[in-house]
Amino acid sequence: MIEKFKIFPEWFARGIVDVFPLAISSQDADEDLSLRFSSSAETENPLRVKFGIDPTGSEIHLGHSILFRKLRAFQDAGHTAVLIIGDFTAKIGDPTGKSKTRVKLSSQEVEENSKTYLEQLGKGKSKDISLLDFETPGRIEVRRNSEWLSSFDMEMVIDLLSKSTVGQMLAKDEFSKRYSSGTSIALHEFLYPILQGYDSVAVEADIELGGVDQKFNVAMGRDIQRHFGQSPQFGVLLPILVGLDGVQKMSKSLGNTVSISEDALSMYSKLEKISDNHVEEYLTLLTNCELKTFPKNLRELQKYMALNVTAQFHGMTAARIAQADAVKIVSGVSDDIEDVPEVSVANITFPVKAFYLISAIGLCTSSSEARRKILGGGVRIDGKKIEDPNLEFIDSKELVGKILQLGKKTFRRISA
RNA sequence: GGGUCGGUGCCCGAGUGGUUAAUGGGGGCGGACUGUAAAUCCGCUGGCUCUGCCUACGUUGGUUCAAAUCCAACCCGGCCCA
Repeated sequence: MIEKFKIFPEWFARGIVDVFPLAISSQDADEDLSLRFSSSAETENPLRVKFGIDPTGSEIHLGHSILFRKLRAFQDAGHTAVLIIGDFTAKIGDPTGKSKTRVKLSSQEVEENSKTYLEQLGKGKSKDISLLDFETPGRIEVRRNSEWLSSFDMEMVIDLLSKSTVGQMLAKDEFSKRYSSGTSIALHEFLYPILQGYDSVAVEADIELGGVDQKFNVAMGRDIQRHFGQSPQFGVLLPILVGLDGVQKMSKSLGNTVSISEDALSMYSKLEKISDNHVEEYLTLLTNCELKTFPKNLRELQKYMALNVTAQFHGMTAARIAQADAVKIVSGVSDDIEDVPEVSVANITFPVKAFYLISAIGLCTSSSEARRKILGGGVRIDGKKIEDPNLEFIDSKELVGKILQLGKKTFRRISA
């Protein structure tokens, strides 16, 4: 644990990068988070911990889960998670980390995304198997920022805008990069941090959680809260998880993610390939495993991490099966893997050529791609390589029960 | 609004009238190797039930036997000026 955070309990301090302001032994509860913690305990008023998500995508991946796990830790410690669905701000698009103006989403897309997010987070499920606790009364509050943002009038907007300066905005890294590199910045993008900041006022946040890249936006919340006479929130920043490539951040658009709704086997097999120097980071951020008991051997550590992360979303039993299956795959024994996703050939007209089958089943995005994969030697049926894309299967009986393999890690058991 | 430069495949970026899905790089995917990976090496990288046929170089029209390449208008962006 980082030295300066050791005044805080372990559940809080684990994995965090920054707390601000961090004024140790101040007399002022607005500057000293530990004071606010203790006054919350005395008065039995839980702290309100804000975390905002923009429903711009549909999948929650492990990178997001870091934040949700921390939010859950707050819930388990008795505080209130205030989950803000940025249904309004999603239509602007957070410029953070973006090298270009984000495409605006339609209300309908936003609505659908919000729904899938909440499902993935565990709405309606037992808290034992979900990321957030939706069960215990008082532990969660789900808000949409259209509640307050959609009724803003121009006067209000101008008032808010007058509190920040162009200099401030241009000091923000993404903006300054885009500005100096000559990429366009649309004016409405400046509004984003301000509106996110106002969210803190609307929900009276005590703490806002965010990735380190959110520092600017979280700090903006403090300014605006002060402007509205509220005690400014504390910022708690968590690291950005590096993606499967081991270099860039985990992000859907970079295709280096592990989604939390993925099946156990693919989750495990992706995780056990994380590069050596990121394994410990994954363990710290994605599990609650006791840090002292980590295996010494690097390969063992990797497996241990993959197992424990997988177990969180699928349970330990399923995770162990996935681990066993992963070993079989690597050693080429693919015919008795237990939890291979099934795929039906019911809608396919026989006879069928191999390349068409593979694309129709959804393993490839196009039939041309399927042809290439076969010609490249990347397709096997029950471990036997298919050489000819035009190989014909006369009847589905030839295939049912067999395992279709694409590349090293994608498997499908064919069902009728 | 004026001037000027520019818009090429997932991304960057060549190409400036003529067999060709369009050089090169990155990324991605597949193969070999390995403790998984990384590194390295090899291959692939528009679509189509494909020995052939479609669609592609901001958009729409035009010139031409022939256009990503020439012309016009429009759209979008950078810079300079207002």
